[in-house]
Amino acid sequence: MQSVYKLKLLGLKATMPRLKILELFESGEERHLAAEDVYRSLTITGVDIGLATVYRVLTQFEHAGILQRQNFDNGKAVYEINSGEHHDHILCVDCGAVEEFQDEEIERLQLAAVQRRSFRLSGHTLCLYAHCEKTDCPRRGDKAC
Amino acid sequence: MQSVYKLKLLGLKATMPRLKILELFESGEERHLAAEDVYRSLTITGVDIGLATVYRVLTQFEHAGILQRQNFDNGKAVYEINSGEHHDHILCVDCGAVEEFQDEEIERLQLAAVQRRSFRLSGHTLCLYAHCEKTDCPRRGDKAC
DNA sequence: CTTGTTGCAAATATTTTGCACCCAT
DNA sequence: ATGGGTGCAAAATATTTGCAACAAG
Repeated sequence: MQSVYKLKLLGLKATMPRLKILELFESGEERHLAAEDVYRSLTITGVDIGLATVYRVLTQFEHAGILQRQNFDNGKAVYEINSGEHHDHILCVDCGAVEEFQDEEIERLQLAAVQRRSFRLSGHTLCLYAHCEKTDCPRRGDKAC
Repeated sequence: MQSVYKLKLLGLKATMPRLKILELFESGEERHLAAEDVYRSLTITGVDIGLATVYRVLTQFEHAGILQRQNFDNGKAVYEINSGEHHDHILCVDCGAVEEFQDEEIERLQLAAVQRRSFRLSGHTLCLYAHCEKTDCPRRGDKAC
């Protein structure tokens, strides 16, 4: 479906900033983007947009269910397309690469852990920090870390 | 052991701000404190201390292994005593209460997940968001949320 | 037309840093 | 006495908000 119609179906006016931001995430080039990344990426390609608008649109998209916000330990929030399927993240502490993974068993144990304490689970954040083995990772193969 | 000696053993001068902050965490009244909480708590009890110093001391204590930093999804970092034993957190989304828990099985599955992808695990963050059933929780028993 | 949206600048919130003075060792 | 530690104020960083101009429906 074209981006224009996706927005209209959600009751959002199809404005230029919204279209460009949605297309950026749907292009799939970079799945995890912070507000600043979105702003820079669009500005570079000649799209004139305000940083405040980026923040506003990202928040709207999150509420509309198009995007999901993630808070990794680096101080800035990143957004990714909400595929509907839940997944957690593995983050390389050396190069910042993000990998996604799903683990039914972990999910099940989390639910059990909350229920055992009479809580009702509402959501969760699981981020594994690790060293990756990508060829361009600055500390690849460095067993010392 | 008295706080003064704990600090000296770590090569830290036993200054007033450091002692007061260490004692606050060791009093155990509140396990999870943000910089602002520490500042307010000490100021109220008549301890004259600068907020910048609180931030500096918390960072030093973290590096020294006395404290551990946690980033929940509320934008501010909280610190807790580093007991040596790893644990994860359950956070009530209604009243902010924090509960700690350990789950060997989840830990084991996390390690397996990263190893399966040829990463080397360095650390992780797991925070379960839930509704608690404490008598003073503002939305206790509210099944709608 | 009308209401929601945008860009800009100013405001917030959290944390860090420069610097002159102070104090634990 | 001296080098690290502190308080204050200013800077840095991330995000939000007020407001007048603007544009989608």
